[in-house]
Amino acid sequence: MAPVSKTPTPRLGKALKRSFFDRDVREVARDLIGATMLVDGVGGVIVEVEAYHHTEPAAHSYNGPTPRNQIMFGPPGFAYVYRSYGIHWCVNFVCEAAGSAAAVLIRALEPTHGLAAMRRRRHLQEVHALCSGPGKLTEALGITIAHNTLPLDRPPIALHARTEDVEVATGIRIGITKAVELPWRYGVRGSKFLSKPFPR
DNA sequence: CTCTTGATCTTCT
DNA sequence: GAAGATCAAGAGC
Repeated sequence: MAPVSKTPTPRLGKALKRSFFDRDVREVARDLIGATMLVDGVGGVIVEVEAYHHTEPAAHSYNGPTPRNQIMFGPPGFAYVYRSYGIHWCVNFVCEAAGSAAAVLIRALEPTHGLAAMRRRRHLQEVHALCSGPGKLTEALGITIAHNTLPLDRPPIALHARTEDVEVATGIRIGITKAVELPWRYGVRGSKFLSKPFPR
C-alpha cells in the first residue's frame, strides 16, 4: 500500500503578478497569508506578515527617502531588503502606487520546499525554527542585500496565491516602539511556525 | 519557562 | 552617540 502523507503539501496557486501589490498595503498583507514564497525554489507558506506605510512613524519610509529605503518609494511589486540590528536581513514586498512607500514585511513561513537547503543554511534541523522570524527566513532562503530591488514576479523570486481559504488573525506589530497600537500584523493563529503567537 | 546580553549596520539626533 | 521592523546563547527560576 502506498504511504499516505500526514500533512500533504498544498498545491501551488496562480503565480502572483506585480499588479497584485498595487492596492492598499493592508489588503495585500491579508491576502499574502497562505501564499507560497520561493527563492530559487526554496521556501514555504507565508504564515505571518506586517504592513508598513509612510504615513505612520514605525515605517522606514516615514522620514522620506534614504539610500536604504529608496525602493519603497517606487512602483509596487519589488523587494525591499534591509539590514536589521547590524546582523540580519529582512525582506519586504513594496505595495501601492509609487510614492506611497508602503511595504509588507515577511515575518514567518511554514517551510515546504527545499528543506535540506534551509537546514544547511540555518545549521539547524527543527523545521519549526527554520523560518519563524524575519531574520531567520531570509537566512533559510538565502536572501541578502543582493535581492534588494528585485521584481517579485521573476526568478529567482516566485510567489503563488493560496489555494484554499484561511482565517487570518490580526494583532499589533512586533518589536516596534512607535505606532504600536495599529493592528497591522496578520497571520495564522495557532500556527507552529510563527515568530510569536497571536494572543486570543 | 523568563530574563539578559552581545552581535555591530544604517539612520537619526 | 544612541536606537532600531532581530536572534541565539546563557543564567536563573
